[in-house]
Amino acid sequence: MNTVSDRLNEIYELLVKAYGPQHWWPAESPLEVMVGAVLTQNTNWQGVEQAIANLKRDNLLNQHKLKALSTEELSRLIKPAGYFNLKARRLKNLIEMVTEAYGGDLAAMEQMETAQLRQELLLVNGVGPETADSILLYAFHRPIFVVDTYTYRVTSRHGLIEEEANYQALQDLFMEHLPLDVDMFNEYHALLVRAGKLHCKRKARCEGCPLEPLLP
DNA sequence: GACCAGGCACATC
DNA sequence: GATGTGCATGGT
Repeated sequence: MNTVSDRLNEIYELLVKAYGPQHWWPAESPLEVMVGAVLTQNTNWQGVEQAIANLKRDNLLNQHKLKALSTEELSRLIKPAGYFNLKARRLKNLIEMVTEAYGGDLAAMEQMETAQLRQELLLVNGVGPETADSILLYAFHRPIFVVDTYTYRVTSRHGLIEEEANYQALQDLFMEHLPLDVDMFNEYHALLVRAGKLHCKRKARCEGCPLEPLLP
């Protein structure tokens, strides 16, 4: 057990054994994934659930309804997710792209090549690499590894990356040393979030983490 | 009451 | 290019 691939696989196996399947993304449609991806930026998922519940309750969780909705009204509905003024604008920007470029047709979006779709998502103001990649993996089922703060904490504490590694370097670590498998990437990212939430807080030590035996 | 949360854009140096 | 800051609610 010493190649990077071996270590990444070992981490994955330990997390699966400890936590089992995570059933991500918790959403009923690609659009719901997109909305959730924006809403969850630097925010606890519980607030996002509330915000999405509000949209569903008013039957607004589709691209045409959201496009017609005013930014003010949208921000009122997503309030529990925090940063509501900012996120209302970001959601409008994303919906704008979906309706402008694809006439609101998500099936048409699904036809796009992954690299091109990623570029297009990144051009939306408010969609950065993690949000774009979450959409690619969880809404469009592309074999893209999603990097987040927990990915960074776990891999750096385990000596797999430099302290100053950027998003691309982290993504490459996983995508160059693991098979490009949608289902595995789905679980792996979700498991890292789970382990991170429980054991890898900014100041917390690693006691009780299933990965503790692997620490350098 | 402090700390934290499944980022991102923008200002300033 | 690097570093700092605003955005905000809600749970622990």
